[in-house]
Amino acid sequence: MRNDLGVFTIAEVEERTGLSSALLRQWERRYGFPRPERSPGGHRLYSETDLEALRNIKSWISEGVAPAQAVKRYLEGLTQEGPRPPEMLSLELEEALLRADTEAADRVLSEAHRLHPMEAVVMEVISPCLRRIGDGWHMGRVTTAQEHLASTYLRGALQGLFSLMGGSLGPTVLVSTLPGEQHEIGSLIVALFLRRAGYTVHYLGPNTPLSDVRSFGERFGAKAVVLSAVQPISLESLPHQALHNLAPLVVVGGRAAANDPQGVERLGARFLGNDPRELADHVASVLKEGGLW
Amino acid sequence: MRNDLGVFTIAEVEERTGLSSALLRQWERRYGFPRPERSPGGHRLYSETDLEALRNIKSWISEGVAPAQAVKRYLEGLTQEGPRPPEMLSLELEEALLRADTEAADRVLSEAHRLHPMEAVVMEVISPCLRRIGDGWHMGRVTTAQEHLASTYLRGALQGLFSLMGGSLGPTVLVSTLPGEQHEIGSLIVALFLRRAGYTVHYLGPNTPLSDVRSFGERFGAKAVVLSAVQPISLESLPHQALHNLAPLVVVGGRAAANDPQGVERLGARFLGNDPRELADHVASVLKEGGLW
DNA sequence: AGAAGTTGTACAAAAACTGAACGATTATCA
DNA sequence: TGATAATCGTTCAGTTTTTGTACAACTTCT
Repeated sequence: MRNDLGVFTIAEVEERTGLSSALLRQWERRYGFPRPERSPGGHRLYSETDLEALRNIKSWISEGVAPAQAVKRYLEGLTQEGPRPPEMLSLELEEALLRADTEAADRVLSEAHRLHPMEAVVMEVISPCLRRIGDGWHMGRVTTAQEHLASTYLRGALQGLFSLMGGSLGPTVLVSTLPGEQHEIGSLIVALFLRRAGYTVHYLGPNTPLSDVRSFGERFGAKAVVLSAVQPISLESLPHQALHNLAPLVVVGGRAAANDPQGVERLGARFLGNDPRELADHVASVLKEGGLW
Repeated sequence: MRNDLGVFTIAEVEERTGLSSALLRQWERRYGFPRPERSPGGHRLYSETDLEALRNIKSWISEGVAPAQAVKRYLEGLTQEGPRPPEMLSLELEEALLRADTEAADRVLSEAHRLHPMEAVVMEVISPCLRRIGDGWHMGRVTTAQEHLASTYLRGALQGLFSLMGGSLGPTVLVSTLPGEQHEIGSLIVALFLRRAGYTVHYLGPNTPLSDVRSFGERFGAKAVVLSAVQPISLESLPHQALHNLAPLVVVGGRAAANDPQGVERLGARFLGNDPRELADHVASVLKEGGLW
C-alpha cells in the first residue's frame, strides 16, 4: 500500500516541507513527533508518511491552529485507525457513492477531514473521485443515476465546506459558469480556493446570464469574475468580446477553456490554467500586479 | 459531525471574527462566555463552535443589541421578548441573501435551527423565503443573479440537512425531477421529509434520464419514485405511460403537476398533492395501504 | 577531510495571561 | 433636566508560555 520505509534525510525534509531541521528536531523532542527511523549511526530517516503528516501539520498551522495542537490533532487522528492515505479514502468514497450508501460516504469524508487539511480533502479525495466517476460514466461502467447521485452528494459536501469557511476581507470575486453549462462542480472548487485565499467570494451557482453577472459585479464592486466552461459549445456560442467588460479581470477555466485558449481570448477573457488551486493563485497574483488588491 | 476540539489561538479568533483579543478576554471575565479550553500553560484554545457563536453575537451587536444581551440571547436562545418567530427569521434570511451576505444568512439559519425544529425551519423559514425571492424575480424586483445566488445557497443548506439526517431503515424511495427540469429544490424538500418519515431515500439530483431511474430503482428495490415537475413542458413532452413501470408507486409533484393532474395520470403516475409535507405523508399512507411497507 | 547530523542547552522574539484602570457612551433616577 | 451609575471597548504594566532559531561539542557519512 504505502512505502513507509525511512529514506529521506533531514535536509531533504527541510527542502520539501520548508520546516527547518532545527525545528524538526525540536518538535520531536517537545511533542514526540515525528519520530523517524534511524540509520545505524543515529541519523534520522523520514518516511513518505512523515512528509505527508508534516505537510498537513504545517497547513493546519497556517489555518490558525496552534502548533502544539496541530501535532496533537494529527497524533489523535492516528490512534483511531491506521492513517489511510487520501487515495484510499477517495476510492472508498467512490465505492460508497456507487452503491448509493451516503452514510458510508459521510463516514469517509469525516475521516478524511480528521486526517487531512481541507485542501487535500478537496484535491486528493473529492476531485479524483469525481473524475473517476465521470470517466466511468463515459465508458458506460457507471449509470447516469449513479453519476447524478454522486455529483449531487459531492456538490453538497463542497458547498458545506464553502459556507463553513466564511470570512470576507479581501476584494470581491464572482464565480459562476458560462451560460448553458451543466457542470458546476469545477467552479465550486475554484470558489472554495479563492475564498481560502482571502477573497470575498460570491458563488452565483451555474448558468447565470451574463448581463446579470455584470450588474451584480458592478453593484458589489467585483474585481474579478471567474467562469467555468466544460462544454466547448458554451464557449463557441458566445459572440466576440462577450465577456470583455464583466469586471476588471475576467477568467475562464475548465476543460473547454483549456482545450481552446484562443477561444477564451476571443471572448475578451483570460485563461489562467485549469487546476483550481493554480487558477486561484494566478487570479491572486494578477490582481496584485494590477494593483487591484 | 463538527470538529469541536479547541485548537484555534486567540489571535486567529481575533482575525476571523474581528473582535480584539482583549475584548474576548473581557467577555469571558464579564459574561462567562466564551469559555474556551486551555493549553497546559493556560493559553486559550477556541473551537469552531466558539467562532460561530462569536460571529452570531457580533452580528447582533452590529444590529443594535447590547453586548450583554447578545451574549445572553445566544446562551438562552431567546430575545428579550421570547424566541423570534420563523416569519421574522425568513425575512431576515431573504434580506441577507438579496444583499449576497451569505455569512449573515448562515447566522440566521443557525439561529433558526437552535430555536425551531427542522420541519419548521424548512417549511416556515426556507420555503417562504424561496417563494418570495421567486416571486420577486418574476416581478423584476430581483435580478437573475440574486435569484441564482439565493437558490444555490439554499439548495446547499437543504442538502446539508438532508445528509445530516442519515438513517436508512424503511423501504427505499427514489427522488428526482422530470427530465429537462431546472428547479430541483422542491424535490430536495420532498426527499428531506421522506427521509424524516423513515424511508431510505436516494436523492438522485435533477434531470436523471428515466431509463436510469428505472434501472436504479430495480437494483435497489425501490418501492416508490417521486418526481418533481415545475415546468409544464417537461410533463407534456413525455409519451403516454412513460412513468408507468418505474416502480410500484410513481408520484409526480410540483406546480406543473398540480395544474395538470390528468397529465400526470396520462403518464401512468399519481398526483398526491403539492405541499411537500403532505406529499410525503400521502406516499407513506399509499405504501401502507398497498402493503408495501 | 569535510559536509551533514546529533544532542543538549540557551536564547530571544512573539504571543498570551492576569489584573487594574481609563475614557466614552448609555441608562437610570431624583 | 442634570447628576449619578452602569456598561463597554480599549490600554497598560508586569509576568509567563510558546515557539523558532542559534551555538558548542561530538559523531557519522561519503
